[in-house]
Amino acid sequence: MQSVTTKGAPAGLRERKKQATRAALAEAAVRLAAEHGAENVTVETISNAAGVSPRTFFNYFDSHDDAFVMADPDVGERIRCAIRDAPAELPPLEAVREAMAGELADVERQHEVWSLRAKVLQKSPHLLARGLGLHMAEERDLARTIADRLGPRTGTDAAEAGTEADANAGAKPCDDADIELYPRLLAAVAGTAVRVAIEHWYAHSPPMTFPDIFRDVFTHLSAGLPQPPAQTDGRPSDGRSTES
Amino acid sequence: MQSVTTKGAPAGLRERKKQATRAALAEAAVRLAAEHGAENVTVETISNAAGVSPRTFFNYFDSHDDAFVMADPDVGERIRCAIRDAPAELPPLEAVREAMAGELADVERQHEVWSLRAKVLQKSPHLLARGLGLHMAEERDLARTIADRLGPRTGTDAAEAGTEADANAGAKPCDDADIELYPRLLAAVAGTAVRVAIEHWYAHSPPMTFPDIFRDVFTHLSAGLPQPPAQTDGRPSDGRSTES
DNA sequence: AATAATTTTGCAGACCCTGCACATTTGCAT
DNA sequence: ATGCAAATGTGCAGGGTCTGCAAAATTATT
Repeated sequence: MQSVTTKGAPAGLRERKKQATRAALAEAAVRLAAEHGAENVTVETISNAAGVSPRTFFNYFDSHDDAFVMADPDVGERIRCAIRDAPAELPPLEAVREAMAGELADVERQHEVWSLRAKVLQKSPHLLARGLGLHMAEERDLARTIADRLGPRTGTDAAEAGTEADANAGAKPCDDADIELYPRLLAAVAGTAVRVAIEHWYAHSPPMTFPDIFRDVFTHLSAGLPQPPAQTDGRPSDGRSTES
Repeated sequence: MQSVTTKGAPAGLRERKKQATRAALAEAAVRLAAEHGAENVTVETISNAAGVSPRTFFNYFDSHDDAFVMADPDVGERIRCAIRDAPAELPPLEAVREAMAGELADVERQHEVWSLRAKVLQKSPHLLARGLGLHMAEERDLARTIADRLGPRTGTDAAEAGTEADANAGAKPCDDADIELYPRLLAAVAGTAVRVAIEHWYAHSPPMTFPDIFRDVFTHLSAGLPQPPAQTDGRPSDGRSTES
């Protein structure tokens, strides 16, 4: 019922059914969890609601929890692509901010589903951890993209053959270690900022809009996290503390 | 705060045995995982190595994974306490930085165990997510502490002299929503910065020391994450790399 | 239409995790 | 020192998660 987005590629009928099954499982999981609690929704229930076998569930998700935090697996790739396409003069933090803003616009569009998802995650920090974990997997690639953007690294850069997407533990896990501190920090902090913005948005959804919060968060970052200007009050209180 | 014998409380013999069992389980889990991989170490194996029953394992850890990421449950409380005790004139970011630095000093002391733990987590991102999740539970309390420090919250200010370590889910989850954006962001970003610093430390352990990396990370933050000054050498000039 | 490739499914099995009852240990008062 | 109350350790039963394996069903190709 919900055509997420019109994928330009027609793709075989088979591919479309796979995506449909995946979406059905994910949506069933979120809706059931929003009502009965994530811990009380078994794989069998989700699969039944989605009209597939319980065994099929594990063909799409590696674990029970992944069904609730699943996000578009291509979102990370799109963000990295946007960062690469950004004009080279743009400061790193702004480039990352704009790239993420482009994706978050889609979140506003699917407001209802994400609202349910947020409610589920708030009630189960356990799942939130899972989501963070998936997010962190992207963080490395994002850091590498930022590093490449800042300047070609000396020596070890095997980013010629782009078809290499295997994340297995090979003989040398050292390439990731070569990423410098700043790209890593920028990627991690930007991701964290987005998370905080989303959480704050759902906490103050009626009065505030997401773009405003998103802008505030990155304003704080680029300002170096100084004392806040007291957004509601007009004056910048310098710390009038009544704390005993 | 560097006295290892901070546990002045004699505590009953019973309490000590509990801590011993907990430590034995955690250490056995880490050492076994470092050798055979975390996924191939069953609860039975861990319990057997620790000399207790498999059933007892779940009296100490809520899940199989928790045994690998277990941290001192009081570390968060100590950090918050340090933030409260910090001089009121100190900028928020510096107060948080100093509070965390005090705890991280202990990590350096238990270098060997943490090294094993880091190795295990690197090979199993699945577990890293778990650790992040536990960290995030603390993030909320940290945000509240920062908010209280910045200015007295209107009305609901509970747990001021809370020496009781209650980390249970209370009846009302609405208070957390009242925390303003800046404290949340500061808590989240600071935690992320520490994580990045630790990861970077283990990636470049021989040439760089943790205090240096720790300082670099927070220098980046307080500078607003500008373009890095190309610090290829070990020493980052100083904190005055901000653009004039 | 026949064949090949892919997906779905059922089944067996190991493991995770929990509630319950009982044995053991610890702390304390008598 | 002895007995009692509280806390902890242990075994068992049972449901839930997750993984191979092989057969059935569906889709794509010849």
